[in-house]
Amino acid sequence: MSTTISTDGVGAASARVAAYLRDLILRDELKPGDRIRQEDIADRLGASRLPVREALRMLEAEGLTEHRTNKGARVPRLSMHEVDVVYRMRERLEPLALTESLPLLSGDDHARLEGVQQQIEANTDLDRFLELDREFHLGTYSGCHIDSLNAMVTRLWNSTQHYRRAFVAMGGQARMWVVNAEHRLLLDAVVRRDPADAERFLEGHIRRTRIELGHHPAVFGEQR
Amino acid sequence: MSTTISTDGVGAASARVAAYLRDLILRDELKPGDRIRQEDIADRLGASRLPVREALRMLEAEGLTEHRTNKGARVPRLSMHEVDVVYRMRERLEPLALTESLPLLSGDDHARLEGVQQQIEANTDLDRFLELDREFHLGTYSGCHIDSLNAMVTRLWNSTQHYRRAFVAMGGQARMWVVNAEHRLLLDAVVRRDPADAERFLEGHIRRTRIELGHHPAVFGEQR
DNA sequence: TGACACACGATTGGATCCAAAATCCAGCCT
DNA sequence: AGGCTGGATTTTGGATCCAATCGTGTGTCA
Repeated sequence: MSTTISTDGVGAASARVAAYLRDLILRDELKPGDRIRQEDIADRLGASRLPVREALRMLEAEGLTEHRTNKGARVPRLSMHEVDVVYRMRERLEPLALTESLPLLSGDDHARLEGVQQQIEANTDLDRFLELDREFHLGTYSGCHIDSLNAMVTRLWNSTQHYRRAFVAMGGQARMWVVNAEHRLLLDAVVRRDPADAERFLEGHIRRTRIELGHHPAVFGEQR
Repeated sequence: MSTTISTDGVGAASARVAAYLRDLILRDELKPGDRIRQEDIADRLGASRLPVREALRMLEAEGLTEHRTNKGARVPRLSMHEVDVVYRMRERLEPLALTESLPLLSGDDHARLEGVQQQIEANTDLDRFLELDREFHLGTYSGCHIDSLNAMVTRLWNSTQHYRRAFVAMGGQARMWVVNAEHRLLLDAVVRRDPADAERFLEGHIRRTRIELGHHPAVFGEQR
């Protein structure tokens, strides 16, 4: 994922620009509060401002940027309460995606998830963890083919990525064993195709993270 | 709502175009499968194609249109299963919005909701019912100030509006007394500020609608 | 010295123009 | 007669150009 942006982009310059900006925001190279200048991005990708504008419109609807007329686009800053509610949304929506996905996951999918979880357990790098964790969870939803549900789940992840990173960086690493235990229980339920258990473990996993996040108000205090 | 589009639109032509198209889709003047030609819309609003394109990007991210490169925009056609899942999403998300809203609703808000419900009980027109029902439910969420949650709830409503209309038109009217009973119970819980009851009644209300929708497969069969 | 006003630069919003892709239709060949 | 190929028209995608708005810095006046 997010490998080469390169020059191909056959058929969709605006989609390429959107992917580029999305990637910047997820990798935290664009942080909450940062302004996004159209011409800047256009130059950087060798395109005109037009596809940039369309991309910004798309990202705005995804909640990754906010737009004020004649004042430009910024990465929105979320309050602790907003992030808290987004996590509550995840607690309710993701179990649905999981239940929807569960019966359609193949043995290959299970093996792939097992591999990702092993990498998580062996990993020590922060950014790598964020990537793998995302791959693991979204992987468990890969059997769900309802576009609107997939899109919403992805958006909930994207819009809180910055705060998740800040949280893990502030020592969330110490409790990694909890994450792994939860992932293991979840994965087992997935392989057994037990939707009740899977939903319960998943909801608990997100809920615990939400609560721990609430104990780190510093994550939300960093204005620059 | 959707009163005058007129010529004002100070500061946002693309937003005006988006609102115009959104309104067309919600009023069922653009139906699933219909193609949207940029120049057509541009002419109709006396604007150039550029704001239309931006508007289409926004609507695409909202799930109201779908876009294929070089092939244009269409109103997406949803399968019964997709609509079913969207309703399941509503069952989970809207109670959250309600709980978030409940403590912040004023006595005036309660009175306004009471008034809307009375209008629903007195009403006989199909389109008017759809408007009022939407106003009632979204009104109960008006105390929720989490943008991302509000946006998602609105999108879930918007993307299924066409099928709701078709369902009501096919005789859903007959069971209007059930709707009113559920609304009354819900409204009472809202006024009492009882989140547990409110969530339960709301979830039940959406769930029952989902199940009845499932008994009317004809709603989804109408290709043109 | 401080505050207001004006003007200039920077940046976004909108329109027109050009290129590329897709669709449609007619003609041709089998 | 039917299907396939080719070009013409329609429609979308992208770039450049112009207008409007915002922010900023400076200069002037009380």
